[in-house]
Amino acid sequence: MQTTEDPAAPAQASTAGSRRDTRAAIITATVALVSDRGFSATSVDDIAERAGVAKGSVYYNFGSKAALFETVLTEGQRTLTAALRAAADGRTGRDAVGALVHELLEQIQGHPDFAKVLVAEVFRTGRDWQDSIRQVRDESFAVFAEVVAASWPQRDPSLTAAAMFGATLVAGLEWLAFQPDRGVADVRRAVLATVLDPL
Amino acid sequence: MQTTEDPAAPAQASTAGSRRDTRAAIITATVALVSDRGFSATSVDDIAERAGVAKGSVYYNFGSKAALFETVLTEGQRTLTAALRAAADGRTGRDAVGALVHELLEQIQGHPDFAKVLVAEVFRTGRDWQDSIRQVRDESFAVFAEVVAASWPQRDPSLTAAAMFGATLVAGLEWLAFQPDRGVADVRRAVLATVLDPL
DNA sequence: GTCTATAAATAGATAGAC
DNA sequence: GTCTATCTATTTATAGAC
Repeated sequence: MQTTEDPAAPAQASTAGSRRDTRAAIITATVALVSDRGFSATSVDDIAERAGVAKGSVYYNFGSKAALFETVLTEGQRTLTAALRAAADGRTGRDAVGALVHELLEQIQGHPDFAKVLVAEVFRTGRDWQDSIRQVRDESFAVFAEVVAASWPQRDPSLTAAAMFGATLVAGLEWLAFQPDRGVADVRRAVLATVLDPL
Repeated sequence: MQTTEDPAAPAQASTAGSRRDTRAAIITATVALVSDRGFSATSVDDIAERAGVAKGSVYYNFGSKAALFETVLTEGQRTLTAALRAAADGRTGRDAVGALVHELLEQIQGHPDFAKVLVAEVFRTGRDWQDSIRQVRDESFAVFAEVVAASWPQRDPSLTAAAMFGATLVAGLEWLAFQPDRGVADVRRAVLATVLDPL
């Protein structure tokens, strides 16, 4: 795990060309390709080409294909967990759930590729980066579970958290992948109605 | 697409050895391996070995690796959709939703590997079998959506269906993958409370 | 209809120039 | 620190024996 010494970072892919945003370009390209085709179906050649760098640079910066993917998961997890924690901070009950669903949808909209990777990998157990993906899952679910435990002690925290997270994630991806013309508000309304209001 | 002429079919994997359950053994082995490692990370050699047949038999029976996976998806979809339709049949409102969640959890419990494959592939767009997986999604969501449309016309059918399906699927897989000692009843209670009861 | 052996292509990874 | 060229292993797929 190297340190990132340059805080500039344009971060977009395609022709990183000249500088140290090489790492960022590679990560962006990896998420984009893996979200669409899966990790094993994505070659390091593909990643290098999409990132606008040579294959050797991928190995110089990340060591191996598996290590690269672990970095992708770890960085994505950091962003996601921080956003969820910030959204829930200081809130309880319906207010907290509403904020969490809202923020998770924002994250899905802002990082749709990572969301796809997450849903594709989260329940697999036979892969090298199993521990990394499990950490993403644990920490994300935990934010929901803590809110549930604090506000509705009679409910099962972890299973309820999984249900809420799953409802938001699947509805959010359904929206992005198949109904992209809809607004976020439609999705938020549908999820919150499902999770918060009685039928 | 060949016809299956033998209705006997022990259907279990490992040492199909002697007869025409070769196809069934291959499919079972494929779902098991792919659910754990993903499609591209699973080689035809692995599949043949797990199924107890030679690699040549895989190609003789299915033509290609991609065609084999399409068959897996199509067969799984047929089972899942039929079960959901049967569960919802003649019911409406909360009763129908309860029956659908219950049946979906039963299917996840009965075919956990297919459930994992489904969640891993359902939002990918860059794969050969895109159309097959889209059909699974469409038909499964449709059962939920029809119930919603018929009973709660003010709600968005497709997004609400996605939320309900996602809540059940993710909670169900959370259960099987990480809390297998719990009973189905716990999961059903948690999902139904989340989806049907107000917070 | 299933097997073994092999062909042809592609993958991850490394060496060394710049 | 990034590039090009190459090595080696693995993979999908096929041919032909049984």
